[in-house]
Amino acid sequence: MPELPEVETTRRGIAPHCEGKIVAALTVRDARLRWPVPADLPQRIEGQVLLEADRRAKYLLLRFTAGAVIVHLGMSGSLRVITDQSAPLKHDHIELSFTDGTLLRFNDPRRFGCWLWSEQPEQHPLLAALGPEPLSAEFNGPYLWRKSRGRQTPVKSFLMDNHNVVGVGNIYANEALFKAGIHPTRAAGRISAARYNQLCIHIRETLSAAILLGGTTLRDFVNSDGKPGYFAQSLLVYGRGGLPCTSCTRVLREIRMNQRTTVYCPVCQR
DNA sequence: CTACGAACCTGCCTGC
DNA sequence: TGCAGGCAGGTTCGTA
Repeated sequence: MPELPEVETTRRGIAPHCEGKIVAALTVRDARLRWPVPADLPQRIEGQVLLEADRRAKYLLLRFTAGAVIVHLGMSGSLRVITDQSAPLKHDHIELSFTDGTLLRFNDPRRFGCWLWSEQPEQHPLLAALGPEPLSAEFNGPYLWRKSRGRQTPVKSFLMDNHNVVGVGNIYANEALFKAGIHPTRAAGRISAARYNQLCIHIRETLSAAILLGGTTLRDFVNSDGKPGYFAQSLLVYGRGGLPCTSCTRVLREIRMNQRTTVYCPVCQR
């Protein structure tokens, strides 16, 4: 479920429900996530004001005076605002309640997500080495071009490497490369500055459009199981291997790169 | 330093 | 209907 647009959608969904509120309790039903949930996490935040629900890359940062809870949704995680008194479902591993009765539930079947504590989250090993945000001014064509010089690695792998730019997951790497007309296996170091300018624009546009779509279904999303029905229609290549290219009608090709499904048009992408 | 595969998990879909 | 196999939106880690 979570690529950057959905993490941002989640952040926007929960922020108005929890910012400025006092944590009543953090209940950990299953601490076996990507890394064990620290046993002292509840005592660190109970009674404290959640100042801000922030985001860095695909990490949600629940900021408190003394530090922040670093939350990652992994492959299958979701964070929902619970408005009724429903009982926890299967895989509802963590529950964050506030003194006004607001309830956040973290559900993660595959348990690839994490809940960690850091007094200085920006310096945390998971965040310290991350590349720029794709929607920031720092991320631009010249940056990508410079960063990729001498790199033999396929451009798709290069884009999905968090050291270079964060938040470009498998779906959006496929989509942006198609829109930019760049073949996913092309060596990152052998792409011109002009084409990186185009690629950068398409990465931004694709992510921004998806965030906007997420926004339109915000209320549903927070209460949903995270199924991205609203993405499907705007996807040009992802999930369309074997179907005709929307631009030239040639059959889209599907290959595997780094164990991830990669779809491209053999005519439009070079 | 780079590059690639394995690993962490459960659920769901396909095909026999 | 059952079961094995493959695949899934992420990321780290070990090995070459």
